[in-house]
Amino acid sequence: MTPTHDSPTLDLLRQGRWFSGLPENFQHRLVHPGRHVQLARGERLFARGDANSGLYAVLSGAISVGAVGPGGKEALVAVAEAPQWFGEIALIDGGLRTHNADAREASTLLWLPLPELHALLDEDPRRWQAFGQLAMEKLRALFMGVEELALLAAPARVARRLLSLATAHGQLAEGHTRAALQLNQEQLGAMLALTRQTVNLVLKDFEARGLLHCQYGRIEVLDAQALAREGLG
Amino acid sequence: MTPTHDSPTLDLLRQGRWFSGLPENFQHRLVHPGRHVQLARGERLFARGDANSGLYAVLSGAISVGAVGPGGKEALVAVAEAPQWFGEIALIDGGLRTHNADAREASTLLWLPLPELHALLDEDPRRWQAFGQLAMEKLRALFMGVEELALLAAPARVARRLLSLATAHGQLAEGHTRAALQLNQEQLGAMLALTRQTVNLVLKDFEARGLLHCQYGRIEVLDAQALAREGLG
DNA sequence: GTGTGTCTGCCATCTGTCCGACAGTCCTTG
DNA sequence: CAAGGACTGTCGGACAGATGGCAGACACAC
Repeated sequence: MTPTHDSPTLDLLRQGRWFSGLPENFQHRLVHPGRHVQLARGERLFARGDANSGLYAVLSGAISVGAVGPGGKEALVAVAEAPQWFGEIALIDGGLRTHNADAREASTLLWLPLPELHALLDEDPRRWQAFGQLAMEKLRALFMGVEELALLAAPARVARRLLSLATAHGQLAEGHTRAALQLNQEQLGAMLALTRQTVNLVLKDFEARGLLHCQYGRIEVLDAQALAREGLG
Repeated sequence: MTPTHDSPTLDLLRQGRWFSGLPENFQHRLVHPGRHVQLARGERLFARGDANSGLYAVLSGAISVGAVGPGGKEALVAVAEAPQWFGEIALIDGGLRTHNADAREASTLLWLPLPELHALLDEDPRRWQAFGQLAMEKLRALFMGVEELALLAAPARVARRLLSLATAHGQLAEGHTRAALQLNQEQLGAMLALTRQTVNLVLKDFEARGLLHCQYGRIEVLDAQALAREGLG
């Protein structure tokens, strides 16, 4: 078994912190039985309340994870991109899907159906811990998000979230960051409980001060350090 | 092994949904090596960033779980009362404490130190799933909390949170609810990212309409159904 | 008792964010 | 390359909720 380039999928997924920390043999056992799923732009993978269908990893494209609350306002929990995994919550507790998962653009996913997962887990139940750790990454990120939402003013919230997105909530393996974030102001607002207008105001201010560069549906972080300073107050 | 009244601690903990769903033998193995910890009012059990010390269950009293953000504002994540467990996040991912845990009043805890937990887990690694499920209860509750925070106005937030607290976020076994919530308006505000004044305003309105009854440091839910209706919009 | 700290109830004022609207720019698709 | 859709930039009015302040009620220790 050659350690590198045994498969482009493995190489891609190893850029993620969680996956790269798994035993090599487990990595293979996850990827091998996985099936590729193609989604068109706007297509829905699953909805809140759906039965658990298994675990997914994003191989290309972007999946937005969110829900609409009463009143039609939309809350966007996360945008999952290249090496991120999702869907483990329902796996662990056997419950229903917590959120809607929609393809923001044409996307390819690696899908591990439930039977395959349970086979893996029955074979070595210590693997439950690994899935627990995946969920804990989300839980910790969510705790930070709640706190930001509760205690910080709009500019600090925007600054922190942008940095968070650039590092995929610390879920990328060391060294990997995204320079340009593929999202529009409306979606950023939906993550932060702000309106598009407010986001725009903050973004323009940051841009005027050279912290970032706004493009059409795209935000480029120029000065991460200064942005981090904005996120303090 | 007599099924009931083998110990008052077991009986108490079985009122919690998570614990009551565990295999009987696992229940005993959790409670037996547990040590009792006494905390005085205001005493701190652990702080954010502390190393993992193990898992706790509240036997009496109340532990407030929260953190202070930049600017000195305080965010209260939860108040853990009688049969609730906490501290599993650090157990699962081996990381540091996410929050401060302080005794709101004189409290007794059941403490499972890390070595005992790992012994249990090594013995039967399928038990990892159980701890994962405990964490998923929190994760799901947190998702709901974020959404409420993001999409709902103050009165609806207050209504929902009160109901949530009355059922301990669904973490109590079926049938158990708390009629009277032991918290003041400031703390309720800290959970909802509202000021005490706003909470007071909402509470007075609800009280005038007979939905609840405010007392000193105590809120009694009178009409849970009507409160649920308030939480919709 | 009395005293002290905590909690509630309520007020006037101020401000950050929402809301609706519209023009301008940029992408995409036919 | 034209047309239609999506996204950005910006405005002024409206309002929910924050701020700060204070008097009174309650609880507990002495």
